[in-house]
Amino acid sequence: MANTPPTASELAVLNLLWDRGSLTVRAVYDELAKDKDIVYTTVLKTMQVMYERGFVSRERVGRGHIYSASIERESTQDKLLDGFLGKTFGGSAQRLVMRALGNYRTSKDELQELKALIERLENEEQ
Amino acid sequence: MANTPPTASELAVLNLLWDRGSLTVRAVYDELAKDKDIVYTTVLKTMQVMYERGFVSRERVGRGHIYSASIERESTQDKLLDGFLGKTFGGSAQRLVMRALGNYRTSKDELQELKALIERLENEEQ
DNA sequence: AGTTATTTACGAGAAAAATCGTAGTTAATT
DNA sequence: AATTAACTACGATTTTTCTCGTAAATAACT
Repeated sequence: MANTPPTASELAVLNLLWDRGSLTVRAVYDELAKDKDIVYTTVLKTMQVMYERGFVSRERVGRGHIYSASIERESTQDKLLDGFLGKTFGGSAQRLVMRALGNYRTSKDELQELKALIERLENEEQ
Repeated sequence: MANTPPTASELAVLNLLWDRGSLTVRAVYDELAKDKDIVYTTVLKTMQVMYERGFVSRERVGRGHIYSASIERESTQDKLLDGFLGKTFGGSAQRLVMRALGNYRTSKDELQELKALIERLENEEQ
């Protein structure tokens, strides 16, 4: 099984499905068209390929389909993160994290949450 | 200027140049060939394209060249991180960081460093 | 000097991803 | 029932990235 992760455009579709549950091609198209010049059948084709790849399931409704994500958001993100980490940061999660925190504004609450996670990690570690 | 960031194979070359300073195509090839079945001219071509793209500079030495990275590691990583963050984590650095910390073993020292950074961020923030 | 090695330049092909157009089907509308 | 509109299927093209082979140049070796 090659089982390569979703591509960038597939991921854009998945993000919508993960956020909103189930959507028609039309709904996905409408959303994507806000940001980008795109043609309806391009989105349709992408989603058809995703269906073949097992990334989404679909259910016939009227003349069309309603699509849902059939892979988990978290495990998908993990897979992509792992690839990115390897290629870009030599696999060092710590370096990635330091950089991300340094470059992006993080709210007090988020920082609190992070500290809590770090505490937890410090303890659970043997 | 499109100025797209380096591709995956280009990044593999850049990582070597950033780590070791300046290298010949041969040296880069030898290194990459350890992990992957690849042909010498493939690496050469990649580095020639990188030269045209302005990612590396080179200096004639004897019959060949010595290549050096001409873009910064940090700013390149930042650019890639930003793209990845947008595509995969909807731009939320905090979610990415939480995930990275949760999934990869991080040493006591690294956790300490992270805590220090968080403290700093908490203070500098207005 | 002549042969062998190594390197470059560069075109071309293969592979992967993204995009679009056309034809046909199904439902809705008049 | 006929026309219109929305949707699907699917091939084909384009774009991007990666890969490789060939020819020529340059240096090293005998």
